[in-house]
Amino acid sequence: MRWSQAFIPTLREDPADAEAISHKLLVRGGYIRQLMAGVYSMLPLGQRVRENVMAILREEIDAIGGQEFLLPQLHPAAIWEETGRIETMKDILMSLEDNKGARIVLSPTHEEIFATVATELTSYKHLPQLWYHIQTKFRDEARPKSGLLRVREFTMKDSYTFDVDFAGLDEQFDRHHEAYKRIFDRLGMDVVAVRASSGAMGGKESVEFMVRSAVGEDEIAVCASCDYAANLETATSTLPPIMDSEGARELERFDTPGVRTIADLEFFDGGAEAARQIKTLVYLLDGEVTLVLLRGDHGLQEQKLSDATGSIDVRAARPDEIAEALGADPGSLGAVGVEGIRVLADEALRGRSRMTTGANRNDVHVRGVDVARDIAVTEWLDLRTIESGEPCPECGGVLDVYPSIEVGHIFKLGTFYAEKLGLSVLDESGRAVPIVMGSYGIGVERSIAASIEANHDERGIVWPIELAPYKVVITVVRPDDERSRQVSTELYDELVGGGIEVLLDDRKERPGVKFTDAELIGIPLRITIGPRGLDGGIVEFVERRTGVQSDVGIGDAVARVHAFLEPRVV
RNA sequence: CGGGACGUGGCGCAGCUUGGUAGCGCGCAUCGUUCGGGACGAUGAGGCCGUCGGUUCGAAUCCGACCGUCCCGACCA
Repeated sequence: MRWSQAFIPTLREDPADAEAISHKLLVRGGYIRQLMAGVYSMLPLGQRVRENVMAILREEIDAIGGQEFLLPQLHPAAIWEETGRIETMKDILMSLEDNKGARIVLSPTHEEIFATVATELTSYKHLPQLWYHIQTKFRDEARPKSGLLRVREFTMKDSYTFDVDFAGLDEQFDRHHEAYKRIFDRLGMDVVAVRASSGAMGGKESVEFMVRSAVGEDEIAVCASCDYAANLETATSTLPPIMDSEGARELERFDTPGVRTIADLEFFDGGAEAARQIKTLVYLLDGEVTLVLLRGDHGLQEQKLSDATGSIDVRAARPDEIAEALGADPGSLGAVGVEGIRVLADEALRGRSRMTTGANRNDVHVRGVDVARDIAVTEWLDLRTIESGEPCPECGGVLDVYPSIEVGHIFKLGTFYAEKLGLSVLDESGRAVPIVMGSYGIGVERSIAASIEANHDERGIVWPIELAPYKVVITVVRPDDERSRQVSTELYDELVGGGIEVLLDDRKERPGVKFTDAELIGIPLRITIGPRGLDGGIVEFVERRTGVQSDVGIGDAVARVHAFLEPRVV
């Protein structure tokens, strides 16, 4: 491609509404333009990168036996009603009505549709299967953000596996896990695979692939000593036991005028340190008022609460609902003596005594609380959010907690969809058994953005070679110089003839502009051709990633380009 | 959904407080001088000031409603 003919609208200044680096660089580099909140046009450069990502995805999924499909984006609402997800995913579902008045769902994901096709799998002999497609997804995110990192319309590679039993699922799951590691390596990202919550997918076990990034929206806990890694939504730790050797043994109410928070009570005369308080939260779980008890210095992990109770609609109670349930305001709440209300207690409170908590009367607290003796706990659960520095649950090492971008997620779905949609095969003995499913997703545009977050410098994008929209840019310093034009055109033709994607910068611009643009858009190898070098019979190579420059004889240039690209690209 | 900010040529912004019909930088076009790291000069094109309504002799500017975008939070495979 000749740059003079290409549509590569680079910008000198950062777009006003971009915050994330990948967002700024994608817009400035002429890769994308925004159409509306969370919806972007892919410009020619962006589309080339997108195709490169998809090619990698195809290669790696084909390599583990995947068969590519293309399922529709328009889904009849009825199928979503059958699995109940029209309800459980309603917050992000986009839908429309056709001219007959029938409700159509715009594909947010494709479990339902692949499962529908899979009803034609009728014998164990048909299994296992690994099906996938790369298709548009629509999700009405309440708050799209950070350019391509969180959008409402995007491309996803989603695969689905179908097996006779869970052992088969485990194998396909592991195979995907390995394929995903290769994929993200090729996409230029260091990923950590973490245990995660399956959320609304209806599965039992899932693994997320996370890339560390300050703009990431998920937090993960990673052990420094072993391979334990988990999303904060499921992460646990082993806390050192606390000896409750001080304070009152028996229940004792005391006035605490003005005390509203855990911190207030810590500094109140006769109060207690946070770790020796019981924090009482009031939640509505699918409408049912529920008390959630935590150690005073611990925070609730709402996803754990949702997962552990199987509740879909989880929210903190409003002040008026709290007052109605407990007769007091936040700041003086407690579970001692409470009856008729479900009480969920975090494991960290097990066996604790001589604790302090609210008395369900404003400005009054109670101490000497023995949890087992004084509180009617309905259920003990792991509900707290762990923190950086806590001991690893598996080896006792130190856990590090940091933000990350979720670039892939794989799920063991089990038989949820088989049961909802009637998927079964006959086994060897002629008995109908439900098909065991797995699903595996990678967001294409998010991967592009995440790769940039991990591969850039102050001058612009530094593409991994495989992702680069062009592998080489030939910068013609003086396009008006006949010799330069001739040498650059010959080199361009030879490289293109050898199957290499080359951008020939023949624009009538000053060299500085061309260098800056080439670095901004992140082309891995720049070949500078100008009178100065040609006098000595050489052209100049500059590697984008390292900045290393070298003079190359004109006759050696083609071979040197191939050598540079060889490790990854033909 | 709650809180905050913003909406003015393609991009980035000023003007609004104190109403009088729009300006700067970049980019764009033409010409000239330049040309190995975002050149300089000259000339020029380009704007329903988000939309609708109100106040006023007169609204980018004041008032109201709506729409849109971003940020924080809630939410989210």
